[in-house]
Amino acid sequence: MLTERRAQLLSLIVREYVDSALPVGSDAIVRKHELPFSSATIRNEMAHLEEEGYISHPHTSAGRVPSDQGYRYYVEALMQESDLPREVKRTIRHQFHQAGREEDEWIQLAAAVLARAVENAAVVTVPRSAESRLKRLELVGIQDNAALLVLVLHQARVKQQVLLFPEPIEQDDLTRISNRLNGAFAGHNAVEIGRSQAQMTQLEWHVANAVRAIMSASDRGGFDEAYLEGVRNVLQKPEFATSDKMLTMLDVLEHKNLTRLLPFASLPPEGITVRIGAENEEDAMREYSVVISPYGMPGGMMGAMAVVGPTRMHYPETISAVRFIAELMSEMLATHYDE
Amino acid sequence: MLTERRAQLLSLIVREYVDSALPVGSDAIVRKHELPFSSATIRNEMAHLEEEGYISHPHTSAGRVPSDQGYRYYVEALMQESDLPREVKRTIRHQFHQAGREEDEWIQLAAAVLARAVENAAVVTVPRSAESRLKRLELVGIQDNAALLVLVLHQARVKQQVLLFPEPIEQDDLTRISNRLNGAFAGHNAVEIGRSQAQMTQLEWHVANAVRAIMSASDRGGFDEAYLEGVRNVLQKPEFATSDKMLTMLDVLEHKNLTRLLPFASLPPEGITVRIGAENEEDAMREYSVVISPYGMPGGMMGAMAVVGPTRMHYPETISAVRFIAELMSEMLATHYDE
DNA sequence: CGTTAGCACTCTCTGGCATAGAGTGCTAAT
DNA sequence: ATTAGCACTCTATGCCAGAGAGTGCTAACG
Repeated sequence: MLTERRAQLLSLIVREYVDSALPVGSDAIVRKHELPFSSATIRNEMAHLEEEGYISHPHTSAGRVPSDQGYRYYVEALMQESDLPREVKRTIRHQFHQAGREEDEWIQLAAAVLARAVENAAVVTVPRSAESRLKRLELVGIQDNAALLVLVLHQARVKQQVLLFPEPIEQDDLTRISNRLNGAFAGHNAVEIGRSQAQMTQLEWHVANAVRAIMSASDRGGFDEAYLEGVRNVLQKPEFATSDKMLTMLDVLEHKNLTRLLPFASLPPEGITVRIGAENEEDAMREYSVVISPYGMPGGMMGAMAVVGPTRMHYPETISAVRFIAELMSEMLATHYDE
Repeated sequence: MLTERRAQLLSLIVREYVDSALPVGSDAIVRKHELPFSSATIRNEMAHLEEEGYISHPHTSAGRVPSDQGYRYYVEALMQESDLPREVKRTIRHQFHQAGREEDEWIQLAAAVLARAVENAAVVTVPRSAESRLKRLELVGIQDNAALLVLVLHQARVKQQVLLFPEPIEQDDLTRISNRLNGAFAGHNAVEIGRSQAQMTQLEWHVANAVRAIMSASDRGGFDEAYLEGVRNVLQKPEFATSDKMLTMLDVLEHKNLTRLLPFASLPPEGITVRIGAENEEDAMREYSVVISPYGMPGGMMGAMAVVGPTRMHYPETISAVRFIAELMSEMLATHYDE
């Protein structure tokens, strides 16, 4: 536990450093906040804070910089979560109402809005339901021996795939097959479809198999698809003045890595999770902080959104922005895909 | 017209500079290629080339750098398009055959493969047919007063949208509507659908209108969706050693700008187009070169792919890579979506 | 006449060096 | 417990000199 004064000091250091990106010195902080102590006293306190691991020294004669532990303490005990200004909330809501009907569009919008609000990179995954159930399937011939298989799953997910047949096939036959399979499979999940494949013609079996494959791939997928926005915000920050650092960051934010690097899988089912610097399990993320929240309806469609940036991050503002937009997306999902 | 010797010299300068990114000096080039002239002679020739605008000086005592005009001459008259090595072609083909069935997957793969092959950024747009025609539509109820509208268009495009109704509606009604509309609209394009909306119930009209809107949006869209890969390749190049240059590049490659900045719209219907530096109409692209090719079947599904990088680019290799992958994609489209 | 050797000149890059500025840690006094 | 004072440390900046690469010009050569 920190004494009251040290806690206050730590809070000042964090806020100052987050704003300026410059190591903060004892003298500067005393002057700036007109503290009722001399810089020497502050130096003593800083020495203590450093000993206990909350701040550190880039080099002997530089000011102090918060450590991961310092940020952690700040986030947990010192900061107060600032609600987003009414104005901002209104603007954001407005943008969502203007957005089109397509789900992908919202998601990308959410990422863009979030990135802009927190001036960092934002990732929003496409929401998934825990388990997909078939609502309806459709077979449309597109070539002699090929048809387009369209699956409508619960919660308005649509999947499509081109299906090849060993021999030419008529649209009538396709319709017959889809009718039969609709009857047999409607409302079923992948496992059930896998089980009930007895008593079928070879063609039906072929289609059923494809259906099952698509559905279980979709279930297995987890958070594979995601939208990323605001890379530029991150790369503009002073910590990336050297271009090799930039490249490292770019690697981290490469689309492919993202969903792997972020701890989406091990997320608690609700609430905001903050991972600061080395708290991240992935090596590549050890210098960054992540603020994550799931969104959607527990048991229904669930996605996750995250803000990624340097550990030097405006935690209170970031947390409230993530919270607000996650709630907003949950609402939108609920009103559109309720069932 | 350049004399033979000056042309040869220009070719050497271009190739040397493309490889090294360093201004090339008279002495260096004589030694490296054991030219049967002295460096002084080469200096004279260089002075001429510069006077005529093919090369330029960063500053008085530096070597020469090709100008846009120099690259242009090189591309048109000097270089020989090197076919891709058999090995490479085989590897690429192989990757495509291993890819999944989903069109988006190929496209992203094409971008990734191209980016890797030319060590620059690559953009591949999602192919569109000039005009979409409705093949089949489907209405699936998902809520009391909402249904999912799924359109299957010619050439295996699937579009979906959630449709709200002013009042609760039964699946039976939905089916009836879709049957009637399928009968009326199958094979028609957006304009035709817009014309034949007489004699309909209000609900049918509501759905028909949505269908028309989706289809004409899709027709208007042009090359809106695109996959971008290999940004990192570009940013790694020595011309981006300073981080502000990097940021500029990032801006250029932002998803949203891309399809606007690249001259996809004004592309000839086939063949490779090369835009070098200031030949690009967009200001932001004046320091970059673009190698573009359409792909697909004229009259049918068409897309475009482009390589974007600094003007200092391996033009022959880039051009053949673009050509090869465009052909490959055309083949793949043809075999899968022929009709 | 084309080619070339020679040379003065220009510009960049690098390393060394001194200085200013910010900050620390320690000590002794209040 | 707090503070003034001070020596010390480290970085950043500007300046300068020298090395290196390259140019442009001139005069000479076959």
